[in-house]
Amino acid sequence: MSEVICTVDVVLLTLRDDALQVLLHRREREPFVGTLALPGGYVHTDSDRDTRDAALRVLRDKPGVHSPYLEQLGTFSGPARDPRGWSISVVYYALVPDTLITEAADAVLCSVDDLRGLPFDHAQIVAAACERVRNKSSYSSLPVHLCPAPFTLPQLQVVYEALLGEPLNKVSFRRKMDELDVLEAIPGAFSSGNAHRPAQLYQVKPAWRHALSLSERAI
Amino acid sequence: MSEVICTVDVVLLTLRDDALQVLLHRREREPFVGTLALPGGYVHTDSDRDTRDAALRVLRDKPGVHSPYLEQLGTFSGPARDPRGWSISVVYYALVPDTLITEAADAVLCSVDDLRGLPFDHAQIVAAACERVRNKSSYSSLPVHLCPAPFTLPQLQVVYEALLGEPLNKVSFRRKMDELDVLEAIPGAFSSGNAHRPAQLYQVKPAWRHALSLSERAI
DNA sequence: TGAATAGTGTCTCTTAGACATTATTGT
DNA sequence: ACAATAATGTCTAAGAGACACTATTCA
Repeated sequence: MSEVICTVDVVLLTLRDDALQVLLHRREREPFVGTLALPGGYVHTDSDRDTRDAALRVLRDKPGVHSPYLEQLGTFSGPARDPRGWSISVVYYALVPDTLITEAADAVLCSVDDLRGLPFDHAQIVAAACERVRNKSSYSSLPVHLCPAPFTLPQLQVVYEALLGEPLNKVSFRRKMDELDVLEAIPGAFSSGNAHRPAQLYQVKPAWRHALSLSERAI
Repeated sequence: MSEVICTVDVVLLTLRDDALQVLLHRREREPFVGTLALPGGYVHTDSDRDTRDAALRVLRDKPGVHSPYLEQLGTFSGPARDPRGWSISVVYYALVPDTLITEAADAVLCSVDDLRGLPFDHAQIVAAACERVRNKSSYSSLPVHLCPAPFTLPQLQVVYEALLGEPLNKVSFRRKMDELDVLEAIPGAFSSGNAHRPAQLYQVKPAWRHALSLSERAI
């Protein structure tokens, strides 16, 4: 029984131009040097407290995304997915507002519907992440992490609609947000500058800032 | 950066005496020789096609549970969870009808609410598995995998109620099962032997036998 | 004042739960 | 016939969506 290659990869998702986009990083090492791929790397047993910590480390050098919403997606494994040998990748996905992302030569955003030539099984991983996010969006407050704070309810609704790919009922949407109870109105703060009624500005309640559900804390 | 210990563990759950129970295996090796723990072991890079395959191999020698419902729960990691060193455990959970489980000296069922002295972080892992199962039970057909086929709808409802810990409305339950569309009545087959009206027997539709959702296939 | 969008009240339709009724067995 | 449980019909209450109306801003 030979050694297992242990890596962590991060699917950093954001919403830009009403489309879900993923951050790709130009690889600096073999294999696939110079190719765009998911940011990731080996687990560092000397410094990482766990794989989640490793995922945060992978994101650390990305400007602005110090403490994003981060959740474990799953683990991908097998003998063929990495040319170096039998490998395991523990994959996390992160959600950040697109205002925090600054693209660079070695870090670009790509629409998740237009990914070609991704190495390893990264295309499959991105697809799984999108499915998870879209699925969760239909019944949770997950999409709030894609909205730069502070935001208005109409702005947030646009985000939900972009993710779910369908228009939502305004009254139902607001009722749902109200009962999810994760947002708080910022007293006296309103959007302005438009030729119409200003909208109340909201932010995620502190307790939910980088919230993880209880079940996810365990992992 | 030293090596990562790569293992797979399986939380095999069943329902006995109206309580969720987990299969524990008496360890034959260090560390924790002789202690009851989750069945598991090293990933075999020479024979396992992936970690899911490894989980099936771990279950293979358990009588009767050749092809259970099996889903990835998540990956647990860190320097302290295993005394041998920095380790990763990819955990799967399996659901089987209790009629398939034969206990032995080295394989016993324990109620998930009465687990003491589990080694590693196995108590935490079992708790996460239970939470996942109970959570999914409220909106999916997951619990059908705990019912020995063929079964009646009243029997299945008892299973749901045991998992969810609350009585369910009969009419709503049957409506829900009907729209989930995973069961098929076995023509002419009815429960019998009781001094009351026999109940229609059902089985899981072939397409859903060991069903995984699309998102889970990918992992 | 009018255009544009925010926010809310209310009606209807769908769905979930409560209850009642009928059906079928063994004793 | 009676007890026991299966299965279904129907009424009611709760929730979601559709629509309309009011509110507030800037041009």
